Amino acid sequence: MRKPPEDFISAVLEVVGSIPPGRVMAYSDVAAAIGSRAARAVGTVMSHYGSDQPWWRVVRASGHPPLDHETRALEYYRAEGTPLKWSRDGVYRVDLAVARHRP
DNA sequence: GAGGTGACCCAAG
DNA sequence: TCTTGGGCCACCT
Repeated sequence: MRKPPEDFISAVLEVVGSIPPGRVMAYSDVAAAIGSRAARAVGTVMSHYGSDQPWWRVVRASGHPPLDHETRALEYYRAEGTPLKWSRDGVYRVDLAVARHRP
């Protein structure tokens, strides 16, 4: 049998590219999709190789977007019609209850 | 081969 | 609802 994932990095990019527009997945979900629990490794790898993938479709389990990129991700969410939940302080969060993509 | 780092997760106060 | 502490896994030096 051929090895399922070519590389951890390729597997992550594969899952991220599999997320349809208007939907999002948590780092933990991406790690679980490739048979691993390394949610942190997903974020670390994405920070270096996610530049070629829709990284904004990957958020934390709390619904917060990646740090230092929440403003950039907001533009994509509004363009794709991703459901968001706004707080009183102007802080927004992705509505995982609706936007969470399940494999 | 071993240690440190990180776009994280979960539980408790 | 928000904050703090500890733990897990993969990559880099």
